[in-house]
Order: sequence, then structure tokens, then C-alpha cells
Amino acid sequence: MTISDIAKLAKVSTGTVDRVIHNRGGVSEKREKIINDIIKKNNFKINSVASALAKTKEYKIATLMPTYDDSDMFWESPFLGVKKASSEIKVFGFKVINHTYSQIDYKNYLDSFENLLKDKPNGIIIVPAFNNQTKNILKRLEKTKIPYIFLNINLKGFNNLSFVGQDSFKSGYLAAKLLHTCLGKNPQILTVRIASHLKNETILDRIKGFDGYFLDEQVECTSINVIIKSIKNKDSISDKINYTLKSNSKIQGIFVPSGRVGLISKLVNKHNQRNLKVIGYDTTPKNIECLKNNKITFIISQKSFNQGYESIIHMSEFLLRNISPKKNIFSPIEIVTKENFEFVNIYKQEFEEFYYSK
Amino acid sequence: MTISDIAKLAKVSTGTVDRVIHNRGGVSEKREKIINDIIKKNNFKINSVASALAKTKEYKIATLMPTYDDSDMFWESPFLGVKKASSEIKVFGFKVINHTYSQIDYKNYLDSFENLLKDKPNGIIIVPAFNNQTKNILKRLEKTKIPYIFLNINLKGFNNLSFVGQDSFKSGYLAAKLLHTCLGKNPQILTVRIASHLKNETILDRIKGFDGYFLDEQVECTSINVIIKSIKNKDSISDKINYTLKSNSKIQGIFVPSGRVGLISKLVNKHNQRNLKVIGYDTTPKNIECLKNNKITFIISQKSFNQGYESIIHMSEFLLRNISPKKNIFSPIEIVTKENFEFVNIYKQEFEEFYYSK
DNA sequence: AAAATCAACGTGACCGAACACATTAAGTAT
DNA sequence: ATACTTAATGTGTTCGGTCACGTTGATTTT
Repeated sequence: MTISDIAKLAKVSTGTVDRVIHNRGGVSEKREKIINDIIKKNNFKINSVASALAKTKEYKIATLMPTYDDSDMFWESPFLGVKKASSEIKVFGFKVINHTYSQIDYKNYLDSFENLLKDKPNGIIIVPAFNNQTKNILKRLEKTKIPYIFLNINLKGFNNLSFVGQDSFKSGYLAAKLLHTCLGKNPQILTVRIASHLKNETILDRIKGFDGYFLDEQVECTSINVIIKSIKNKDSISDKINYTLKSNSKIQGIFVPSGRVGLISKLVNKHNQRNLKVIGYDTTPKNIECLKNNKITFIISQKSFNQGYESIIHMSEFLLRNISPKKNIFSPIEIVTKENFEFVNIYKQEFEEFYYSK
Repeated sequence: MTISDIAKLAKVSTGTVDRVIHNRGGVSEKREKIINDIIKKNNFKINSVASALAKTKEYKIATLMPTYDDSDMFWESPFLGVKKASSEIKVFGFKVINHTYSQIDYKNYLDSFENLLKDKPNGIIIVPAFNNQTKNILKRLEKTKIPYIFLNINLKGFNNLSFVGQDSFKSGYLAAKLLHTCLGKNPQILTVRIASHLKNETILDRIKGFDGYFLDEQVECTSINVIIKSIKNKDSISDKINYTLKSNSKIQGIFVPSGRVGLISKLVNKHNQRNLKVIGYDTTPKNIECLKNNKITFIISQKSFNQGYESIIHMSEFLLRNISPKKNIFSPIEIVTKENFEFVNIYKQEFEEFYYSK
């Protein structure tokens, strides 16, 4: 079945069939119905390969993501996912332009956004940050009617086409379940938080989920909170954590609701190690290293490589075929341990091999 | 960059460039070198879309997989993965023909294989069973030079193009780690095996991995084995398990190295339930139900949907682009709990929605 | 020397859809 | 009655490869 087959059946030309298929208008109602009926009856699907080859229109997708460096490689992973998707959809006439910003510099965030707009993209993938500034820029975006997808971080109350990321509440819920399963009844848990994350919605949701589990299960959990003021001063962090562990000898588990779990786990002194179960987030190289050294028991992974990949793919499907993605595209909540980490993120590894070998 | 650009640079026709790219022969060494140099220098990659459209050759991929029914839905999942890949590669001229066999009837296995050969496929995906019979049919296959990929079950000593599945040893290793983490030192564990699986290499490897963990970690683990003769007689299974649990009151965990974990977990009496941690394999509907009811603590998933999908994709890449897959393509070893099961197998769910809505 | 052979290369139809442009026919303005 | 619009539809080129077939010129055969 090709459009020329359809055309013959409907006794029209291929041009008219093309107009009907793409709603280009300029077709009489009578003929439109005839053609649509034939299409349905024969379950005709457009040949996407021929379509891709013939398409002349070019699409631009712009991304706005945080930078990464040796101290925190987290954002490399979704970036590589974006890269992979970019190379796949290039052949369909897509150009992906990447912009980055520093997560501690809102002016840089705004500047990058301005630069992004200069590209005149047809669609935008954005990791939102700085709530107030984000509100302003997204309002402007909505006026331009450029569709945008939230990647990894979800803000509510926006007209984003979609959110691609984890259900943070449920991932916190799972963290609690794991610790509960390991520690038995009446667990005593130390939660370590970073001051700069205190307004981070993702992390707040994880904590809500964590607490929610113990409420739902009616488990009496003694939870001790420590808040780290700055990540820079390691001695002070170490003092704080080890002091708490020493004075609360019944603490058997540590929950770090962020990707800083590797840093924290390294600072626990040997004599406080006991048989501590440590759980945290994100399979960054540093965290994987701690997993290998038994400093971390579980890492919850959000498959951020796939998040980057899928955000681009969904945007391209929307622009190309007008297929709207679901409002929330949830990533798997993966449990990573020393024994299975080598099998997760396989796609990322393979892509890196391919990409850096060029 | 197109092949006609290359042709102009090399001062030849597009036909000659095409011959060089696809090693069709009939090009003088001198010209071949010139053209290859230009291709490398300009990093020319063939336009896969145009290529796909112009290709006239048809490829057939045949699959041979076990059947599934209400009592055991396991093989539905890889089958759906195969279906998904089939629909994706149809546009590249691929036809996928599926054959099935009963896992308890080797004659049926051989018959299905004969039928498969009648299709004259260009490539075969096979879930091998019945070691001896498999040896015979695969010898014949190697004479025909039809490439074949092992799906889910790995047999060693064959010239299979690839194996797509889990590292069973490591998945058993992980099961042990999880139970160890939950049960603390000196765990007492009941392992439940099925007689018909006693020669199943996958399951034997899982058990080896399970035991290997405790050896490596130098943990004294008291392991009690129960072997179920037949799966049919549930009363007898129940008696056996509950008797063992009663007489070994220190057993805190059950390890089922197969997908029958749901069945087993259901047969544990309430008064033997204690705080048992139960771990087993495969996210079949039945097992997921038990996970929800807290009868199973952990399920280890092998992402069998993806296995089916990837086996087809790798075969198509091999036939189409002559890209050889790795000898072992390992699936992730996923840990599934009540709290995260809804986020695993998302691809399978989406495909089912799409597929059954037709 | 004419005929046959063959390696090396060129040519053009074709894959299925997209889209700019051309054409038709019917209605409206002058 | 003629010119002009305009909605509706047809036509032909193009996208970048693929591959069967045609063409060349040099070498070998008879």
C-alpha cells in the first residue's frame, strides 16, 4: 500500500491524498471522506522511510542543561543520551543545539536561555532551575508557542509538553523499603541533607516518599537528620556525621537523598562503620566507586542517560508526526548494588565507546 | 555529503562509489583506494534512509521460541519484544516469521525447527532446549551458513552469532547478596528447586552464583534444599515446604532459582510466614501479584521483553549492515520490589497498549 | 584480422512520499 | 461576454541510494 495505490482507489492524484494525510487543506469534504475511508479500511500507514527522505523541512531542537565537571559528573549522562538521540534523528532533518548553564549562577542560566532563543528552535528540552527565573522565561516561551519538555526536574503548573524523569516520591519510598527490609523493625536511620538542596523539589519529594513509607507501613522509625552547610569543608562534614553516629550507636542505616552519597559515605570513620547500610542516588563514577568498596549498599538510579535520549526522541516525534507524548514519562527506579552495577547503563557505555572512538 | 559528491571528487560515477562502499567488486584497486580515501577524509556515512528506500532485497528472520499459556506466561514477554522489533524493521524489507514449540515435547521442537527451515530464513533467533537434539539441528544450521542468535538460554560450544540474555551466575550472586543484606550474619536459607529444572543450565548457574557469593564473602550460610518432584501436585509441595519451615525455625529466607517463585510463595502457610524474605525470578503476572501481596520480597528480572527486541535488532543490523554483535549481550540484572515494579517493563506495557489496540 | 571475452565503469529507472507549481472549472466582478 | 478570483485537484521534480543493464576498451581466442 502506497499513497499512489490509495490515489487510484479514490480516483484522485497522489497530491490530494497527501493533502488529506497531512491535513494541508484545500480538499473537498466529499473527497476527503472517501480518501480517509480508504486509508482506514486498508489500514494504510505512511512509509516513514520514504517520507523522511522526501521531507525538506528542517527542525531545530535546543537543549538547556547544567554543566558537569570532575567534581560532579551527573549531567554528563543525560547529555550523552541527548547526543545519541541527536545522531539518530539527524537523518530526519533534525539539528540539535545544546546549551549549558551553571547551577549556581542564575545569570548564566538566563544568558544561556537568551542564546538558545536566538537559534529559533522548533522545540526545547530544558532542565529547569531557579524557580523564579524559570517562571519568567517559560512565560515568554509560551507566547512563542514553542513546545518544551522538562528533563529530569519537574516543575508543576507549567504548560510543558511533557516531563521525562523519575517519580521522586516513589523513589524515596523505595529507599525506605530497602532500608526497612535490611534493618528489621524499629530501624534507626541517619538522613544526611545538603543545605543548598533544602528547596530542591526533587530531593524534597524523595524525603516525603521516604517518610511516607514508614507512615504507611506503621513502622516506628527513628530518624535523625543532619544538614550539611557546605560541601566544600569536608572536615566539618566528617566531624558532624561521625559525632552523630558515635552518640547514636543504634543507627544502622544512612539515607542520602541526593547524588552526594559517595562523598558522605567516604567520610564515615572506620570505627563508626559497624554494619551500616548506606543508600543514595545516582550512578556517578564516584558513587560507583564507593559501591565497589562496600561504602554504599544501594544506589537508586534514574537512568538519566535514557532520560536525555527519550526527551529528544519524544520531541522529534511530536514535531515530525504530531504525536503528543504522555504528560509524565517516568523513568525506571533502579536498584543498583555492587553485584549488578556493571549491567546497568549498558546503553550509555556502548554509546560512549562509539562516540569517543570517532 | 552524498555518494554523488564522492563520485565527483573521485571523478567516477555513483555506481562505482556504490560498488566500493558495498564491496561488490569489479573496481580497480587504484580507483578503490582513491574512493576509500575520499570517504574517510570526509567522514562520509551512507544515508540510511535513502538506502533503506532503494533496497529491493528482502530478508527473512525466523524465530523459534517456547509457547506460553495461563499457567506460565514467561515467554510472552520476549515474544512481544520480537513483535516490536519486527514492526520497526519491516520498513527495511524484513519479514519476521515466528515458530513456537512445547518445552516438554522434543519432537515438537524438532518439527518446528523443520518448518522454520522451510521458510529459508536469512537469520534465526532461537531459544535452545533439549541439549542433544539442539546439537544435531545446530550442526545442520552451520552447514547452511545461516547465522543464528541464542535468546535467553545460552549453550556453550556453538558458533552462534551472539547470545542475548542474562549472566545467570551473577544474577544468582546478586540474589545471595540481597538475602545476606536482609538477613544479617549466619543466614539460614531454604532453596526450593523443581525436579524438571535439575539439568537446566540457566538455573544451575544461578545456584552456582548464589553459593559463590557466600564462599567469596566467607559467610557461614546454612542452606537447606528442597526439591519439588512435580509442579502439578500442590498439596505435596505445600506439605514439603511447610514441614521444612516448621522443623527449621531459623530459616529466614527462601531462594527460588526459577520463575516458579510465585507458586512457591503462595504455598507457605501463615504460621510459617514469620518475616520470611522470599526471592525469585521473572516478572510474570503471577509473580507480580505475589510481590504486591508481600509474599515475595524481591524479584530478579532479566528484561526478557528487551531480550526479544534486541535479538531481532542485532540480527537485522548484521544482515543489513554487516555489523557483528558482541558474542554476549548481557541483559541488566534488575531488582524488582513492590515499590518499583510499576516502573520496570514500561516498554513492554507501552507496546502492549499499542499492539492490542489495533 | 575478425570475433569473442571480460574487467571496469557509466547510465537510468526505481523506491514512496513531499511539495512547489501548473491546471481546471466554477463562480464573481466589470 | 470577458476578465478575474479562487477553491480544488493534477503534475513533475526531488530526496540519496540501489541495482540491473548497457557501454567501453583492452586482451585473448580462433
